[in-house]
Amino acid sequence: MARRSTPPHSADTDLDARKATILEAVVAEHIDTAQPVGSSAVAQHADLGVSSATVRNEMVSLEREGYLAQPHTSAGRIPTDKGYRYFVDHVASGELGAAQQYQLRDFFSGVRGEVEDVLERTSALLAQLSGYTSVIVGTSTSHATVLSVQLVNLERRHQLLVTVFSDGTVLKHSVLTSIDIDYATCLEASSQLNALLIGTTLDVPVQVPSRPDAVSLLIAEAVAVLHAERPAKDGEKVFIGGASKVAEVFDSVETVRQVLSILEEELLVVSLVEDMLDRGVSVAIGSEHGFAPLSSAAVVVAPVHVDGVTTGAVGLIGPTRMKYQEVMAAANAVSKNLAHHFEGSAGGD
Amino acid sequence: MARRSTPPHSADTDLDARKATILEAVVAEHIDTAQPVGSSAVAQHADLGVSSATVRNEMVSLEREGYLAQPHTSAGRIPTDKGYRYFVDHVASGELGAAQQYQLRDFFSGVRGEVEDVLERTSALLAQLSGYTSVIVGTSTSHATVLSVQLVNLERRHQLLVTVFSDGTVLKHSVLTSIDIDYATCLEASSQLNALLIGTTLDVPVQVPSRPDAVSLLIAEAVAVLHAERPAKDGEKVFIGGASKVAEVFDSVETVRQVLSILEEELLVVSLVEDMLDRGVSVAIGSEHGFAPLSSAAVVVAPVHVDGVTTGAVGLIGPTRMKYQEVMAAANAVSKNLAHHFEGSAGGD
DNA sequence: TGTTAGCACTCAGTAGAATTGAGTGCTAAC
DNA sequence: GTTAGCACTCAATTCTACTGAGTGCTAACA
Repeated sequence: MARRSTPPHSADTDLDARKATILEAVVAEHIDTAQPVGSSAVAQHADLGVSSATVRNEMVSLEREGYLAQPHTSAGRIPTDKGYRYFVDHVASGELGAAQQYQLRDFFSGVRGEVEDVLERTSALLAQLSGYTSVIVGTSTSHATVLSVQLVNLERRHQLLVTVFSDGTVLKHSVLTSIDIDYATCLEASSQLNALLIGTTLDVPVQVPSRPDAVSLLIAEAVAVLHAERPAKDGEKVFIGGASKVAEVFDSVETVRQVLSILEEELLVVSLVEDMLDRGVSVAIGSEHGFAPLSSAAVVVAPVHVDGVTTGAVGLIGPTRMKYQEVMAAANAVSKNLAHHFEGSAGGD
Repeated sequence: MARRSTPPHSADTDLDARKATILEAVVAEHIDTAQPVGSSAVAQHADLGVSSATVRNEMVSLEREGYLAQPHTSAGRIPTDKGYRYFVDHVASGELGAAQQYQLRDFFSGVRGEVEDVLERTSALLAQLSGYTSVIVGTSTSHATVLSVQLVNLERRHQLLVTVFSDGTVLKHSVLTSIDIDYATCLEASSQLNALLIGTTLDVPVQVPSRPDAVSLLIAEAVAVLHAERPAKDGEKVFIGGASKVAEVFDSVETVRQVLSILEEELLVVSLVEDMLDRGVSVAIGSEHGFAPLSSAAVVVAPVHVDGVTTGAVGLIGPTRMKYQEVMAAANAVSKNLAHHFEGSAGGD
């Protein structure tokens, strides 16, 4: 379905030069005006020295091949998802505007703070830069190792397990016990947990001594709670920026509702983005991703590679007639800057 | 501006019985139908044995007094913000429906996990129960005391400061140093920090020994980072549920955009809710809260008291013609359940 | 004095007809 | 293969007329 790079002639999908020019003109114009595009507009705008009649003939052919559609007989043409796909695959991805480049550099030169915080603010920035709702996903930390574990005595039967990972993630879990735990027990359990867990990853099971004393009980409980985390995709933090843009860029209220309700479900967003990453797709148009409620939307993602490893992705969501060139440029630029930021400073996400 | 309870006669705002009935009928009907309400509808619906002509006369008077308004001459009346205010102040707050009560009980009987997690899910539940977008705010932890501090060596010049508070909050901060720190130094600093900070609150300054050795430098840096947190309202976590409802309950796309953009700004939400809590107001209609972009919205809040202290609030946002009775009932019920949950189990938020 | 029946009036909303015009497809000539 | 020309289509716009919900006012009534 998805064709990536730009081989000049790949039999199936390719169009002759003139058709391609016409198609591109229609897509560009429609992205710009949101209106159906007529043959004469194309004839004037794109400078192929050809009359509107000729353009019309080509358009009929493009429609037959599924790149264009007509809302009704006496209207111009609008691109189909396939038309957008061609456009995305065959049009240079474009550069970021100077003002935006400056803004980006400015932001990243001054940014400080915790990973979550940086991602949150980056997400807002990306939304502002691109004009669309942005999504930043930090992928699973399942391969980060435990750097430190600590049990803190909150109440007699309520301990807090604080785990620090090598990538800087901190997890907290409540450990509830059926017996009272005193300070000394807590301390001892803490130190044994450290010995037990430091250097391990969460996906490797750990042998817990099953003696019936308080310390062992506490340890067993703590390990159980910590490892229970696994099945639910955790560590995959999602940061959404510019959610209000949804109401700006989609015209139907119903679509706005649907997109918002997708964005509400972190799990859906994560799987959408990760699925695209897995398939090596950077743009999903209309129904190309399997999410029916998003069938009138397009998603652009750019992976974030830190030290050669994909640690997350930035994405943008908009209508299928979104400004692909700018959007892809923005996503790529932000992902590169993010990667650089995390390579430059300490551990990535 | 805002009048709270229901004193039967408070001179200024009160209406005679018939006018009150008519006003209530108009408000109730308009909330139900979203249409202007005519005199005959009121005459039939509300059972004051009086003709539509009489109702009309009263309506003229109610309009003069600012409770009702007419979209145009030949239309019925719709309530003004003042009209809604009267309605809210003088109509019993209503009970939660049986099905919803069951759902609530079911949820809270089975709920487990970290505070943040519980609040997140509660927020989603409240949105679902009420049909409107919900907001849960956990107020500042400035009076929680430090239970434990720990420095973890992430990289040579990058330490992670993990602080656990008596209310179960865990904060993490990066501490970047200009000199390399080894494990022993980190450990020593950790233990001194514990001695220094345990039992203190963040709003009390701490005397840091200013010797030039690595340990002291690290300690000074850590304390500085931790206390720097203060000015920015932190610890006030905001959980938003059912954001997509915004697109359902407001009819103008522009309003949807504005409400969403308010919700994007956690700080705004927090100050809005806290302002209402401070003023002891549970419902803010139209422009009663100072937020211009929300002038066509109403906000309902209910404080969450744990062990006699206000630890947060639950809120709902909808159009001024929202279902106040149900919404207030839902907010109150959820706030009580939350309070009970945190009193029952361990430390609140 | 408060209530009400009656009536003229207002005006958004709807429906239908006429018009416009952007844009098409087709054909015939170049 | 290209294009000028033309008949045709059809959404969108404009106009008119009509409808009817609802009002305000007045005059009569209890």
